[in-house]
Amino acid sequence: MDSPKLSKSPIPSASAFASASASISSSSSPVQESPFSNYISSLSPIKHDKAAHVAQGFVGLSSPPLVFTSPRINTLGRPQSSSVEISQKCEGDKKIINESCILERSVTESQEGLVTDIKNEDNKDDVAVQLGSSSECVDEYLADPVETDCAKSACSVKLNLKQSNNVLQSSVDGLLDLKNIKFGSKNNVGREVDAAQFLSGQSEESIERKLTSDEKLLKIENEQGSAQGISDGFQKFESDRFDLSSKEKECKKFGPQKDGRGDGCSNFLQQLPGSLLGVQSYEGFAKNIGGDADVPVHSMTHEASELQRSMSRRCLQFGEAQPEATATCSISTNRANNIISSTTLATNSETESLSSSHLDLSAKSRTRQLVNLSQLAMNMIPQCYGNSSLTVLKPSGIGLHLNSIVNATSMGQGGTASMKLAQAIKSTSTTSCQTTENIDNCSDAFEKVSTPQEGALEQKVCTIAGSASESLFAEESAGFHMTPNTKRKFSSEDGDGNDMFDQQSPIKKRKKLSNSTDGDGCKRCNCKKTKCLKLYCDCFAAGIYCAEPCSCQGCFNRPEYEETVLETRKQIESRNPLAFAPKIVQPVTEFPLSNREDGNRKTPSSARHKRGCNCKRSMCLKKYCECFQANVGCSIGCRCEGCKNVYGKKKDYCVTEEMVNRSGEISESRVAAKPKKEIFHSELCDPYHLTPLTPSVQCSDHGKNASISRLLSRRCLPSPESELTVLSYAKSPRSPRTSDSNDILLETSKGNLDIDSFCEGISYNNAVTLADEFHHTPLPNHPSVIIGSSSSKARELTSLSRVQLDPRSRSLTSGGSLHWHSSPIMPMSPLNDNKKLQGLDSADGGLYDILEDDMPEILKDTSMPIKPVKAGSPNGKRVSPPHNLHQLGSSSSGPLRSGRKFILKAVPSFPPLTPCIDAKGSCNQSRNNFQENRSND
DNA sequence: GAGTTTGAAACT
DNA sequence: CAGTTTCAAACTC
Repeated sequence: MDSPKLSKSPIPSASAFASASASISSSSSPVQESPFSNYISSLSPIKHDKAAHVAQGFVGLSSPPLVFTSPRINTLGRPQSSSVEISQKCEGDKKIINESCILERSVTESQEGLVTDIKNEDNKDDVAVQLGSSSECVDEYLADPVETDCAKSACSVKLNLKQSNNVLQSSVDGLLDLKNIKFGSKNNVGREVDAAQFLSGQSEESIERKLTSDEKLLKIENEQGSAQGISDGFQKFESDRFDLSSKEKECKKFGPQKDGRGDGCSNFLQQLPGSLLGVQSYEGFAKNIGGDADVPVHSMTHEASELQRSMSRRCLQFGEAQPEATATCSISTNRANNIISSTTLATNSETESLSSSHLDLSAKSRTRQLVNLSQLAMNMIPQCYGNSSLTVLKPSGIGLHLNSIVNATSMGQGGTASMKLAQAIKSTSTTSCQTTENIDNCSDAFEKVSTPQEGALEQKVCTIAGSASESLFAEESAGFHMTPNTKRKFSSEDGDGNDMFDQQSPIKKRKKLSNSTDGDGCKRCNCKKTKCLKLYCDCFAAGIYCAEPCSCQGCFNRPEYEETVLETRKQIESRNPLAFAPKIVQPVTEFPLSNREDGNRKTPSSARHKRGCNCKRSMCLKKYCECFQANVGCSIGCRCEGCKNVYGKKKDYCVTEEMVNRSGEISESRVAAKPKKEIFHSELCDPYHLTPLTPSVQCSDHGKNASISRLLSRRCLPSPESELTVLSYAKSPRSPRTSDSNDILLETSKGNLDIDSFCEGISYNNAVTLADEFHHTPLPNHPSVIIGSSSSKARELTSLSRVQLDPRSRSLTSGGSLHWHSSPIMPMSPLNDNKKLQGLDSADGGLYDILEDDMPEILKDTSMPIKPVKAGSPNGKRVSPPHNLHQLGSSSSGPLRSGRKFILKAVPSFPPLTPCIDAKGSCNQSRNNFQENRSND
């Protein structure tokens, strides 16, 4: 808020996308190299690498100044290329290592004040991981905690492998340095020496062994992280496995040697299946570390998780504070740590339940990425006002304001635009509005992406978040760079920015725009009475400041009036938490083709307007219709009359839904049958839609293109910060509704959270994760799960972030692990302690889809009490009570299932430390199912 | 460019 | 919650 320009500048969704894309692009190259990325890629046709990169990129990106400064995770300006650099450096330069050490130090220092030992340890992990990371800029590092994590995971894997093979003395040195830094404070004098002795990549581990019991927990986490990396390596690189095996051997050696605890390690290894050995070995180390072989790893993990939870809380708090100190590296670092911790937390939980399955590991890395993505999304979005935790990631991708859409369309097509935006953002810390404008202007310089033609728009929208980033990715990786001209424009305009537009005559501006949209498609307002402080104003509604092109009068939607804007925004959000959420959501239309008879039914794009239109006379054939304007088809959520939407008629949509339901894919035919009101909950469901104020959001990307959305989805994840977790999930194959809101509004019922609810929540998370990882489904499209539904409840959502803290969170995480990877971030289940998660089935039914498809059957079986709790939709009108998720027919999406199997494999290694939910057997059952599946595999 | 139409947002 | 009013964009001329 107070923060510097960046914070002030509103971030147009488009700009956000651009930034995201830029970040992504920057990071892309490195990620690809990482084993993690490889792993991901192996999993799905979609290149996760990019996703991972994206995430990193997000982290790294300096968040464009949002109109609504919110505590962004990424607020700090960072070198966008950091992620890439990091990845590259991971490859092994000593210099890099040393630098990373330095960075770590700086980070550590910065964190010291804020973070507890645990945090330090986290940092350690990060640091260790990041040994390979480029140190180029501490700021960068700090700026993108998530990236760091990602890089870390990737780097760590690589490093470990390399080191294990023959030790890179240099790497060892780097490790030592890191260790020194880390442990120096702890008085571990001899550790360094020992660490040096451990030349193999395990040096870190050995060091950890020395750590005190307190450190053990942290170490465990680290080990887990390493284990994850290892697991990733396994999955991704068989060759790497080889290295890992050697590494494991080393572990065995070390274990006994150092602490005499080696027994545990060796035993561990022996017991474990080959592929898992690596991971387990690490765990064994953890056990050994304390010298307490007896200490159950899980117990430690629990503690660690708790610590992490505390961390996460801290993080949230930081996040809140952050807005103010956005610029400070320390803060960013803290956030990063927090994020990391959150991820680790999840990881820990997962480890407990599943004992670090490879998938879990991947999930972890993914989680980080997701976090990054979420952060990115947040950046893109207008941001939450004060609470980072609450801030909802608005997935720039799928959930789009109409303005955003417009922008997106232009951007999406080429990715060039997105790049432009991103670069523009990079180049300038100017306000988002400026950025937007720049983008617009830039568009001229660039080859203008084809104007969004109706058909194309949808895809564009979808692509906005994801595709843009990816395209940027590719382009950047390819060496694509903005043209100097473009850069000039950006920079220059950035400089001028706000003032310009203020003084510009509206007429001139208007001329410029001809439409309300700039050439690029950025909308500009022409408000006269509302001061651009109401949702009538497209700029305001989009969370961006009015800019030059605007011809508004008496505009207060400017950086100068940031406070006013924020206050107004808050007020509006208080009325409707989703008021600022993107209007267009892309449903994850992942359903299996087989299910997809309806493929056509929907508009060219599966995207839908979250609330739907209410057209009476325009027949949805004019821009009066928001659906039409967004180039999306009408859906059940629409109350239009005489719909003739060329993108998809509501009727058709409904019919399709019904067909799908009848086909049995959807056990409940609620979609079509439902009263409109119920259907409309879509808004709530939209991940993107969550306003910053709103409880959280997560974000998923709504990509209009499934593929795109998939990509996006990865990128967008529930940010740890966001209290409300919106689960983005790929639309289950079964739900035909992909449309509007795939979002699921989870509303916690005031009653107790049933295990089922937890499971569901987990399942959602998992589903999302799965979708991302396996299906690559457009998370973007996923319906986001919003825990707090109604505005009144939105506040409750704030508590979501605490889910992790919530004792239940563990169960959730464990459950998640069982089911899939619960994203560490996912606060969902935790929603209010007492509340049950209710899946609102949005018109999209995305939630259902997710549940059905992604959810383990167990979860499905669990009957969720669908509490008719109405998620208050911002509109109030459209929120429908959640439907029973369990009822959804389980249509398995192939990919998802595969994902499940994957996870299952991981599970067996450890006894479930914490049953998901003791109360109900559903979780356990699900676990059993997983195990079975695994055994089958 | 002015005026009309339209539907969302805001208000009651 | 429904109905009405206000508003600004979209549209027409």
